[in-house]
Amino acid sequence: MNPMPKPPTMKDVAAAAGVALKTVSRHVNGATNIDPALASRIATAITELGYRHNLAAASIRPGRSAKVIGLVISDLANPYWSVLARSVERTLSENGYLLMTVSSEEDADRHRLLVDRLIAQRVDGLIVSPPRRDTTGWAADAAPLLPVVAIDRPLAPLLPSPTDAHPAAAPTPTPPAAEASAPLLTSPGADADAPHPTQPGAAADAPLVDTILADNAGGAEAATRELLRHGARRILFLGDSLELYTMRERNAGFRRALGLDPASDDDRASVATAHTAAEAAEVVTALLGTGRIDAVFAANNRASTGAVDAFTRAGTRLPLIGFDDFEAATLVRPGISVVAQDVAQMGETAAHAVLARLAGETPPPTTTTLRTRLVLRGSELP
Amino acid sequence: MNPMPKPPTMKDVAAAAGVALKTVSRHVNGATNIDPALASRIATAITELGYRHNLAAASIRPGRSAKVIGLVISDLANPYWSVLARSVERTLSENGYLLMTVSSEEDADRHRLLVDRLIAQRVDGLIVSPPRRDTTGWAADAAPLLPVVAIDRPLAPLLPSPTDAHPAAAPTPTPPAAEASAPLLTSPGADADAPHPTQPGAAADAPLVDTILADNAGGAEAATRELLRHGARRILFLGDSLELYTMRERNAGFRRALGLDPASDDDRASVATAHTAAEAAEVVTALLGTGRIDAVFAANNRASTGAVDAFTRAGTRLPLIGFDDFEAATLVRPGISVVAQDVAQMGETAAHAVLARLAGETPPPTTTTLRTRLVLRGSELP
DNA sequence: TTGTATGCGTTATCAC
DNA sequence: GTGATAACGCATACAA
Repeated sequence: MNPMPKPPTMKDVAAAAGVALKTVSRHVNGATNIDPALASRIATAITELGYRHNLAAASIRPGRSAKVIGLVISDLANPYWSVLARSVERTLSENGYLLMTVSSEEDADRHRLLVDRLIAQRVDGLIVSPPRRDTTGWAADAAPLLPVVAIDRPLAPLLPSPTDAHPAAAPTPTPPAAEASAPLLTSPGADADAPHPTQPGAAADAPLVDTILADNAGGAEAATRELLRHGARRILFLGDSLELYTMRERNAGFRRALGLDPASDDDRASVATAHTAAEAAEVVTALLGTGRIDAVFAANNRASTGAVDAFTRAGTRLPLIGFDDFEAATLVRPGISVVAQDVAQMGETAAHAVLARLAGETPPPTTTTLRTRLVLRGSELP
Repeated sequence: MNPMPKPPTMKDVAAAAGVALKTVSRHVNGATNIDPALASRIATAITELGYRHNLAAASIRPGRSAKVIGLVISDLANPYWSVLARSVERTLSENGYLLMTVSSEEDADRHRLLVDRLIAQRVDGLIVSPPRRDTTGWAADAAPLLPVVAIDRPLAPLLPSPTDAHPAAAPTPTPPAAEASAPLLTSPGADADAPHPTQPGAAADAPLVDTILADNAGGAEAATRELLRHGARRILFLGDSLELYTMRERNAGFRRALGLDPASDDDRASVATAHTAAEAAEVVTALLGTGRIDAVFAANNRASTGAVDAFTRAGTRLPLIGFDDFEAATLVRPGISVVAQDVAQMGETAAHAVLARLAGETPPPTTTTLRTRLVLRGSELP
């Protein structure tokens, strides 16, 4: 009693049905022109043998593919990414594609490894959130091979200038099949709407990838203006590391609303960095009652929950608006006002972008910026 | 200027390096005994041509596989499932496997379709949460083909034939996979279209699958006892449809704590069904102040947030304990007490179970029941 | 240590 | 409409 015997092949089915291999192939692929008598004999043989079509084998034929897309995000456990992944999955599923999701943990090397693995697996396309310190050149290597779509962040975000002086670039040669010296593709259409600062040492031309972003700066600016409108004067910007593109953008919008020179260091803008909700809560707790701040702009949902937590513990509160909606936002009083982004639409748009490329469309790469929505629930008030 | 030229193969590399195919194959697969001179020539050819190992093609060889596992859950957007999926992904990733996650939306037919698709894709193993009305016999078909692990719920027991109706169920200990004979669960339902013929030879016994569950009944019982201990007498059981295994189990634990006959209809136990948080909030709002209930056991996190929402709106509250921890639980006062289950451990255990089977271990199928933890934060008090 | 020949399961070509 | 046969990209006996 072998627990897992070798599965039957088309050949077995053909033999059992007394037809040729090709006829079975036709039947399996839903060809119309088959003698009904043979068709039913084949069908019988298939069920009797328990035959299963082998898509992996079929996919190695030229022109065929496994109809699988790879999705690289930073952490599937984060609700932001899981909702996005679900949206991608839904859209792809409607079009007959499966999705392979991997979490890069914001680690550039791991990110590179995962991208290479997905390419080795011969996925048809790649939807990728570029990692924090993106120096591996994965995009330049991948883009010539298959459709690549960047989500949430553009490729090659600008690193903080001071640290750029001596980038301890350890060019780890990823084994084996790696290090493909990217043929510098002369990009036909440069995206005008987003002036990407080129990295020192990196290729001057960005790889051909569609990009789907949210209007981080605009959303942050609107939120900050709303706080100002209600009398706030010393707003705390509470967010994650400014190494993250989204954080830089939100901070830029924040400073724009304050009328600050993006490059200056005006003390009207306090900035605090917190990676976890607990850290965010600590920061807020320490500042509460000192009079040094009179409002909080929480630049992601961990910062928001941290701030709310600090307020709840202290039994007092400050005007607050967060970036990204979150479940708890409606459960406290006053409700937490947020800059909401349409995560599901980002996923859907990204999926459609890959599908369009797979369908053969080859327009110049586009950058889509999705609008954000200011949802006021009361927490913006003094 | 072909945007996506045909990728180079091993043959191309071999030709470019002036060696045989086999040698390239060894190099790519990390073989040790290769002439350093040839190895470097191969490496050069690989980078020069931009060669990528094709795992899809390699996987069709006997004994080889793509090292991909399929995960079937109901909805990746639900934090419960996404945390679970992340945990599975992490464990698999550490062992060189990729994960394909699909959402069945609790639809049995869609579930069947997805399982079939994953099998066609030749995944190495399957981790599956059986859908609500599981009548397609997917498990019996899949289990002989590849390792299958059930998570969160056991496989649907063979549908009880009418003669099986012995309502005098002795108070047997719950686990494993036992005693799911919910009072309200009537006939197999409308779709008699697939009475699934038992395989010739294979009897009607359950397929060989490992199963990972949480102690739903035990957790619910502990929570209910805690509410009783603080004086509650008319506790509302607020949850999703009792068609769901977890709901039946939690309800069983709830009734056990109340000392109720599982089959009776004692009015000390009010049961309300709500699928969304909004519905749950409605139910609670309608009951608040009527005196008909004096505490709430929320049987999932949507019910919990709905109840909290209703409390917040009404400006009053009742003792409450929920099943499943949730983000907002610590942000309100009093903090929401919950029965917490270790979702990450469930994912890790499931992943290890498939990996063990793939490694050749063939013990009899086991059912693992993970302990739950009662986390008290204050909301259980009057 | 390296090369040759063959097969994996499927699909495409092109005669019949 | 159907069927032999040749790929597809890779890995493995087996021989050299």
